[in-house]
Amino acid sequence: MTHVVSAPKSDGLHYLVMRDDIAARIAAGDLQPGDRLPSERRLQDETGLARGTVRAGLFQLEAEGVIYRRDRSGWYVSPPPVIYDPTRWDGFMSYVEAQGRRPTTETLSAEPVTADALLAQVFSRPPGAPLFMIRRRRHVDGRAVLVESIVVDAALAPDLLRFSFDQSLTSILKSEYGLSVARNAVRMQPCALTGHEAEALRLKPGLPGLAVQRTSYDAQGRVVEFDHEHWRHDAVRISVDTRVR
Amino acid sequence: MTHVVSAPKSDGLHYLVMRDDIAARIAAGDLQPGDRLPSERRLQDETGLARGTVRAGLFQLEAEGVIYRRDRSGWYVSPPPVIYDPTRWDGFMSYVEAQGRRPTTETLSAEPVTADALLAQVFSRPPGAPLFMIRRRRHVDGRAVLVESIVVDAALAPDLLRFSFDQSLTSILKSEYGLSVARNAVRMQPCALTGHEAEALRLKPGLPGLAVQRTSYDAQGRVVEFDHEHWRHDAVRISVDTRVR
DNA sequence: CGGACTTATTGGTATAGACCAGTATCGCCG
DNA sequence: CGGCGATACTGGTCTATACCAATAAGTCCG
Repeated sequence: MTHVVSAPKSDGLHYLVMRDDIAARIAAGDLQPGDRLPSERRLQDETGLARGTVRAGLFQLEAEGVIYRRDRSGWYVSPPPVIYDPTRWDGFMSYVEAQGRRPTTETLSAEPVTADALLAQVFSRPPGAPLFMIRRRRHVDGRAVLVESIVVDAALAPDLLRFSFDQSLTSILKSEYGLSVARNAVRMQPCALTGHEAEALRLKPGLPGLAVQRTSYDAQGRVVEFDHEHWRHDAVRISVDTRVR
Repeated sequence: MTHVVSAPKSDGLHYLVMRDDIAARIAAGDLQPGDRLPSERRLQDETGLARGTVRAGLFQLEAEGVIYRRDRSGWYVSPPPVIYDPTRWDGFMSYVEAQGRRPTTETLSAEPVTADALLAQVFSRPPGAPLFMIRRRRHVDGRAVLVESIVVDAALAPDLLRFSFDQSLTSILKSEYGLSVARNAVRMQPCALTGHEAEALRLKPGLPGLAVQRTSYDAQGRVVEFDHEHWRHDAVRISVDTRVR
């Protein structure tokens, strides 16, 4: 985000001083992306603060996306975010690679479902119409960054489940079924990651995230994919470039 | 976001049970948007939990955008978010009104500045070129939801500062200078609101937000506006609808 | 050397108490 | 009735401590 310097800002509040201290160490390069921070108890000793105060400072940095935690393992310096243009969908794998990062995909489930009221409306089908739902987890450099669930119309892509979804779904739809995307409707909302999503990303529930809902249409206006993505907030930066209509 | 039900999810963790309890009261309509929650100490008595645990639950709901706080006044149920399409820029005032909400704008400052390296690049001008910077705070139904700082090329809009910016800047640029927007480049990133922004929104530093950077071009490709917006995360939902290129 | 078990370490949750600094309210006074 | 000041209340910060659960490291054994 062409980022501007954040002012030093030590109000005298202990947890903010602590925050600034760690942030400075990271900015100075003493701590590199992926490095582990000293343990909370060590920071406690170093600073003379109570552990709760130390944690308050760490939570600040976490909210800012500067550090993240691995449950009961430690706090780590965040790697830079991936840049993502949801309107310019050429596939997770290719754009992550284009940024010099290592993408991987895991299929969590792939199964036939029937349209509920919402899905029926999205796909312009009667309730109960056959659909496929695919849930995947995607990683960058080995860190889980998003979970998604994609719904595809079974009528447009019969027998879809015989494929492996660890590769690009978009290219399967294109090469095997002649479906290509002409228009996307995207909705995004900062959210908290809870329940399934937090679990799948191995995050503490309640951590901030970004919810992205994408509906992809082909040239005939048919819905090709209906996709819900939940990103960890520190892993992604959205970039959209469009003409005004 | 066509929202799905969130599972009840009481793990037995006290602060999550507490979270679910309040969430249920809100979902049931016992607590309406804008209502004040019982005080932390009252919740403490009601639930028998320690105050820290009560607060942990409240922080969860805050991260989810369900409630928000007014410093030392109390916790309140969040009003629904505003839907915002940054590529479809017809002005804050009009689209907020179109959603049946009451928008207001406050000008925090409006002054001439000179281009630093970044701005020089954005505007394709030499460093030191004259620009105008306008900082505004915008409200929905009386609640401050975003601060923005807009930079405009002084060469394209001479004497801009004689206008009042409590109304639409877009329409000033159009009617007074014949500048209209043909293309937007938008970048968005979940962020933490700190320093100036948190202060301007009267928020505790570190609360989640959404940073939006918009560069608007006219038909000749000249930069009309360069805009940084910082939204409180619970106040906005992004919606983008575009053709694939 | 490889695998299984034990142990130390780490973050996660929870309690109880204290004091501070703004906010809101109420009652007094002019 | 209107303005002002005292006061109760509210969230904000901070300390200290305790125990739990998952991870990571170290050790022992086959």
